[in-house]
Parts: sequence; C-alpha cells; structure tokens
Amino acid sequence: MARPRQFDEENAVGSATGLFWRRGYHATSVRDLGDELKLTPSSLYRTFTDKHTLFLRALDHYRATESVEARRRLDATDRPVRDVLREWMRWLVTCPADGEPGRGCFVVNTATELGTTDDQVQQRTEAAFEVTRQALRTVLAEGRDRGELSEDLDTDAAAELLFTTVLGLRVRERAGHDLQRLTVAIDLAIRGLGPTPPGPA
Amino acid sequence: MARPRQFDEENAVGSATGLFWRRGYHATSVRDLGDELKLTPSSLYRTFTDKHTLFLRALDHYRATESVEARRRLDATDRPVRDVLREWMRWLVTCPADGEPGRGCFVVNTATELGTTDDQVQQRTEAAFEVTRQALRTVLAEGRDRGELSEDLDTDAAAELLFTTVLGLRVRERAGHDLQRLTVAIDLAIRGLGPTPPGPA
DNA sequence: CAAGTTCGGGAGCGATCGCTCCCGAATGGG
DNA sequence: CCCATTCGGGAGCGATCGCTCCCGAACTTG
Repeated sequence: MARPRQFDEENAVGSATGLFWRRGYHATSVRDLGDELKLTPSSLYRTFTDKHTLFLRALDHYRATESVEARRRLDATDRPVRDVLREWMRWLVTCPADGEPGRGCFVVNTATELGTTDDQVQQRTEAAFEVTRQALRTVLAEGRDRGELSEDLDTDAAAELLFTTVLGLRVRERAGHDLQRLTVAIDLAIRGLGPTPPGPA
Repeated sequence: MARPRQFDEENAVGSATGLFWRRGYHATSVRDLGDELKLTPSSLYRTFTDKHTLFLRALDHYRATESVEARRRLDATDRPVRDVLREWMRWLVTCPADGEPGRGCFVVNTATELGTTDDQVQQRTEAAFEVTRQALRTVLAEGRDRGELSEDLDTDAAAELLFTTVLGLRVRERAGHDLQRLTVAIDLAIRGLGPTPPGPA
C-alpha cells in the first residue's frame, strides 16, 4: 500500500509492557511511553489508538510471554510433582530479578491498582488468573493419579490455596521481601500437600 | 491563638484514606480529595502540607484503625487457635464489603502500586506487614504451647506461609473473586497446620 | 476593644496530562 | 513513473495536574 513502519510493533509493545509493569497504569505517561518506545506521539496513536488500548496490548503481550513461560514450567510431567511445584514457585519470586527486582507480577499489580473498575482490564487479568489456577489443578490431579499425592487430597481446593499463596508471593517480591523468607513459605506450602503415600501394596 | 478549624482533622484523614484506598495514589487527584473532604485547596495544603504527606497520614490512619482491628481479632486467646485464625481470615476477605466490596487491603494496594520506589511509603507498608507477621507468630506459638498444634510445627515458617496466603487473599478480594473459593482456600490453609495432637498421656 | 493570627474561599500559577493535526518524506500499486 | 497512502516528526490543542497566593472573615489573646 504505502510506506512501511520503521519500528517493530511487537518490540514496541514489549517495551511498553516493561514500563507499565514497573510503574503501573496511572503513573506511566504517554510521553514516557514515547521516549521508551522511540516513537513520536503521532506514530504511537496511529498504531495503538490510545493509552488504554496500548495498555490492553501490554497485558496481552505479558500473557503471551511471561504467563506462557510460567505455564510451561508447570508442564514438566517427567518429574515429581512436588519438585516441579517448588521450583516453579521459586522461579516466580526470582524471575523478575533477571531484569530488575521488585517488579512483581504485572497482572497482580494491575488487578490491585485498577480493581474491578475497568471491564476490559478485568477480563484479561481474570483470564490470566484462570490459566494459572487451571494449570495448578491439572498438575495436582496428575500428581494424585501418579500416586505422588494422597487420594484424600482435594486437588481443586489445594489448587485454590496454592494459587492464593502464589499471589501473595508475587506481592511480597514486589515489596522487596527477603528471598529466604519467601523460600521458607514455599517449602512449607509444598509440605502442606501432605506426605507421599506408600507405593501400591 | 486564632481562629479554630471548622473541620475535624482526623475525620478528614479518614475520608482521604477511603479515597486513596479505593483509587490508589496516582489516580487520586488533589481536587478529588478536596471534594471528598469538603476542603478548599488552601485549607488542605495548610493542614497537610502536600498530597504525598497526606498520603502518609492516610497510611498511618489505616494502620491505626483497620490494622489495629485486624490485630485485635487475632488476640482472642480464649478460643481455639484454628477457630481464631479461620474467622480472622474470613473476616479479612469480607470486612471491606461492609462499605463496598473490592477495596482489598490499602497496604497491599499501596505496596504493589508504588513498589519500593518511595522510602517513606515502604517504611510504613513494611511496618504494617511486620505487625501482622509478628501477630501470626505469637498466635501460632500460643497454640503450640497450649497443645493445639503439633510440637513439630515450625511456627515461624507457618506464620510466614499464612502471612503470604493472607496477602494473596487480599489481592483476590480486590480482584472481585468469589467468596466461596476464598473460603475453600482458607479452610485448607488452616488444615495445613496439621492435626490436633492427642492430649497429654 | 484592639491587635494579631489563622481561618475558609477562590482565582490562577506553571507544568504536564492525553491527544490531534499538519507537514514533508518515503514507499507502494496501477 | 506518478499518485495515493502511510510514514516520522513536531507544534500545540484544551483539560487537568499539584500547588500558591491573596482576600475578607472569624476567633483568641492582651
């Protein structure tokens, strides 16, 4: 048709995600975004409509990268369930430190900042939450089927509890809490799943 | 000295707390505060210096009311530890509904919105967190001393885990999650403390 | 009662907010 | 090759931001 873009749209969304992630929605200005993405206001608005739409794109981008990576780490069916869960939770409280510590979880930060005020945002945060919760249910059910967890364990309830605990861990990482304390909580959360049942008699 | 105030300063701080609680720091403007507190800008700034200082006052007010109330509900030493903990956690996810649902915890909301960027804010959120954590340690230690919890239970670790879970519950209340699901998580968290040991032989 | 001080109210400061419009340049399709 | 179309760049829109100053009124103190 006409002149093509001189920037990669997906890269730009990635940068915007980082900025929204660190500062939140309201504290991030359009000019901040323009500087970070190396985009002029006109290009930014032509491409992303407005700030709110770009924020939704950022949420989608986060879910397509970070959330997918998190889910992938839960799908290691070749290892004991407890090990998978423990390492997954430890990764959740250390992974942001790859870039910089104290970013927490973009979805959690967004859910607490905006609450239930924005339907489109809530729809996305809720979908992200549901993916994690469902993944936990699946992992726990697998563990029980493989005999690694007691048959008395209510896996749905356990998933609900682990999911809640994970949100708390993300908050604490954001708040800069000591990693060792978080590890203590994680280890006990895993132990809370109960002892490994004896092998089939 | 001179002409006295025509408004109650503590009431004003209370209203400001409610507004900051619902909307967060950045989304609350000084004009919003002025309308809510029925204060003109000049009175507001003469009394509270600036928006940031008023926010710190709001955090202190919250700790002096909500946090103290929460702590009080944990100090019921005349009842079984499990019952106290369970009812305390259920109250944590329903108490905001007295006014309106979806407010979550002001301290959690603040910690996730501002992260570790503001020293004075972080100092207050951290103090609030530590009070809750210490209260949990005390309650669990009492429960163990009274023989309601196993002597094998690491009460410090359990306090760490319960504290983390509570933060998660507060996030989920803010996000509008179903109360029944939260109750499921709470009940299992209590069960995770282990069985009641048999009485002294 | 007069002096001194703080009050409530309001206009309005400079800066920044989200966003729009216009421009010449670059690139594609007919 | 030419023209329609989108590009990057920048000026700047009205609105709102956090905040300040000035005013006459109200109150306490000597």
